[in-house]
Amino acid sequence: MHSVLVASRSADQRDSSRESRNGTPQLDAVSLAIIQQLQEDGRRPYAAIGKAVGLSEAAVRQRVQKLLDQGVMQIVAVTDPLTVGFRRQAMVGINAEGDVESIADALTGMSEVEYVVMTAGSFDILAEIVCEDDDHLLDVINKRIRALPGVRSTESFVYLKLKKQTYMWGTR
Amino acid sequence: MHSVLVASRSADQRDSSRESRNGTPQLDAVSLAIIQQLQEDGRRPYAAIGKAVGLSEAAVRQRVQKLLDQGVMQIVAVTDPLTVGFRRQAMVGINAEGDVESIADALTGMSEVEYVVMTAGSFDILAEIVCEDDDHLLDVINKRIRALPGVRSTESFVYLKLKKQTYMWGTR
DNA sequence: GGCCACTTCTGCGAAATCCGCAATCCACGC
DNA sequence: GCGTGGATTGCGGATTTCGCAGAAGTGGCC
Repeated sequence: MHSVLVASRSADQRDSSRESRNGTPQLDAVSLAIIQQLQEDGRRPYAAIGKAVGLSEAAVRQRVQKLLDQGVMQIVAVTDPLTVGFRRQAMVGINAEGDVESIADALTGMSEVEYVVMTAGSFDILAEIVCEDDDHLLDVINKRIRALPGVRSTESFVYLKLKKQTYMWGTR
Repeated sequence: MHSVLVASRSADQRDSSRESRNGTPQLDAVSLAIIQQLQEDGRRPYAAIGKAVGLSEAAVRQRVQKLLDQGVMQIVAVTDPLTVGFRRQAMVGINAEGDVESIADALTGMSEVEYVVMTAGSFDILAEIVCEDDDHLLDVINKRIRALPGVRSTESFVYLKLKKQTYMWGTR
């Protein structure tokens, strides 16, 4: 774990965040390095991160807080739901007509829905569902998702086994 | 944030983990409560967690360490890859013949593959791919995934917009 | 250039947290 | 009853977090 960034910090590296046209903050190399550190260990002390990225402890703390406030990242515990008591999971592909985004928003509001993404291809939306049991899953898919206005059809893929789950973007 | 668990801790709650038949550790109510706390904030101090679940700081620390060692959970920073410089993501549905699990294992080994799950339904495997650009994505899907022995066909769903991403199982 | 407003970074002391360890408690089997 | 093993507690000392004031860099403006 050596210091990755020792270059003379100047100009473009100094603005840690700046709004770009689509509203998502622009991240500089140092912030990316900080995120990378926290992707390896979400509890790594600020001083250790600072040593790795070439910043003081206080500066790292300030940047991390900002990244959290901006919603760029979140530091959380992640698990395999199957080991935590949720026995049924499924990915649901949805075909929609009309205002697809409002359907996606409706899905976002459901607590059983973990993940919603709008896609190109033979589905318009993919949504991941986490449920306690089969009845619960059936209920969510048939009664609640299919009932949404604009949903034309759905196709479900029940999870049999989770093989990989990583959060190491940039750590390649 | 009140103390959720003040019941007289005894018998079944005391064994924080025990192997069940499928190899996944069995979690008791206290460990679930700890995980839940860390799903809200991965950096929450052990003492605060202890107060919430009714355990001493040292006990929480020991349990968390064990959960991490066992691989039941990981505490990490998660981001929306699009804001971190990965412009193309896709979910790939795979139809396979023969040893499906070995295909899943091969996918697991690819750094661009974030998520692999074996499913029931019209796909045998779903895999999430995170790439820098279109060329990279095309390369992974056509050259590497389709080249795996046993892969009969694939269908890709390119991500247009990530709408939701949560890690709040049990926090309902 | 000079000045001001704004943001980011640094240094540092106080408070809180983390860490390791020995002692204690409890369920269980003999 | 007694020993064994796992889980929990209590408690110092080392480390980390926190808040803040001052310094440094940036960009706009005259």
